[in-house]
Amino acid sequence: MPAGRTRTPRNTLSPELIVRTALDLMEAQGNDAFSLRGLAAELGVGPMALYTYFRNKDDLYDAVRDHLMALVPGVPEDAPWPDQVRAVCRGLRRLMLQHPCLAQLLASRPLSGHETARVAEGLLGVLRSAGFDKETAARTHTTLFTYVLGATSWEIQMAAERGNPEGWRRLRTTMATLSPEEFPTVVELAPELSRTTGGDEQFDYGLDLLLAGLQQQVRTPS
Amino acid sequence: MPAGRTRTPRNTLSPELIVRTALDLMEAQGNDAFSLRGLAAELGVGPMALYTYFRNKDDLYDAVRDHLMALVPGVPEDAPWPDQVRAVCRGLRRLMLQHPCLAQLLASRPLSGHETARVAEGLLGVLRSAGFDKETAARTHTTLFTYVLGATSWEIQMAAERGNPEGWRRLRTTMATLSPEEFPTVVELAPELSRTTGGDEQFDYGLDLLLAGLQQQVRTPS
DNA sequence: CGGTGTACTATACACCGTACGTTATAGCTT
DNA sequence: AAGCTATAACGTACGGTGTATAGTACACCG
Repeated sequence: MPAGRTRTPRNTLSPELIVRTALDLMEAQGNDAFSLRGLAAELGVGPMALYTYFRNKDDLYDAVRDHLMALVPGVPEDAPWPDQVRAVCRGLRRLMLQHPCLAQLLASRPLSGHETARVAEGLLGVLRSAGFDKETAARTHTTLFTYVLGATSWEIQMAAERGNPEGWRRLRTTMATLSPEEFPTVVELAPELSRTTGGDEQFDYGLDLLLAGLQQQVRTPS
Repeated sequence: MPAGRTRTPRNTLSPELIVRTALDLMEAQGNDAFSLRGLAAELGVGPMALYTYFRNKDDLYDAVRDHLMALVPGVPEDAPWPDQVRAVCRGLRRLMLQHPCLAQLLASRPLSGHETARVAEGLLGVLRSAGFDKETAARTHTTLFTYVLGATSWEIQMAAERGNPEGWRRLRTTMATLSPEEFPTVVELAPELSRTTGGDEQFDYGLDLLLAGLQQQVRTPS
């Protein structure tokens, strides 16, 4: 090798660059296929270089999650509180659909980080302003969050399965092998069940049920 | 080696034995630590022996899931439909709490299997008997399922984090570093938020919201 | 100009799931 | 009773994973 040091220059890496590249990879090839080695290769760097910026893989996951949570839109002002709640929930769901890895990142790790707190602050503020007491606001927040997480994660899961031909075939055969005598209702409702697995309409249906229950609770305080 | 062939006899393995042992291991050491190699070792057998009975790890996961779903209690008869719905949802949640691996098995894989269909049949039957049309019954079923899955998975996740000292410390410090100026509501409601992360009360709160919405929908059909 | 901190590399370990080819035995056929 | 075949279980190997540990070369500062 000649005298010219063709080594990669020094500060090629930064937390931001790593997080952005990691996000790109997760979206391009799926969350399961993501690996630190692949990320390092994409960055033209050895796998261990990442450990300068993140303590381990989970630490990186947390950073990616917070990076995404920054994209959740803020609460619209000057709207009735049910519409504000709807907006936040839909915003989070929309983001999860745009970045499917976010669903897994939210579901598999405890919440932390600045942007995640920002979203919670928005929703909690709406509920408190609407007149809910502390306890009810907290309960409602948890309920809404887990609903959005569960419904949207499930939707993404099912959509992925539909894309994968192996999974699609298995789903079909599973349905076909159900005996109409033993499971009459499931067989009868098969088309509806397959139709209602996901979509804005399905999401809003459940969300509206929750909001209807909430509004009724406001009208008749204990 | 003397003439006595001390090889392990032939049919030492069976699908049932494998599934039961797998379940034991998952519960003993956590779902993430579970591996086919560990399972094979526990059974006193080479890793590849399992592939005689299951096509791959996911196939085994499906079998374990269905094995667990068999334990979901049936629908109580002679009760108002909201109570029946409550019973099914609580039964599923209870089982997920008793067997934390079930949460991950349900969330990470599409539904299939005989026992899983049985549970769906029960809930759908209740809804149809209550007078919901096909579409609404299907929508409601999906909503209830995703709520139970989301709420309970989250609860389990959080409980696990509380057990792990590293996670607990991180949660504490995350909360402590939130500036009261930027996130006043989150900081103010910290005790309530921590208290409402899980528990029967929290679960029932959300479930009752959904049921209240449903009953209101019955009273005022579109 | 020499020392020091740090960004990055190299090597290695202990795992993982599973593809492939081999062996030995249980049970049927003759 | 002998032989054949199907298959349960084995052994080996491959390509991957996260990360602990130790080493290296550059940028900066005295």
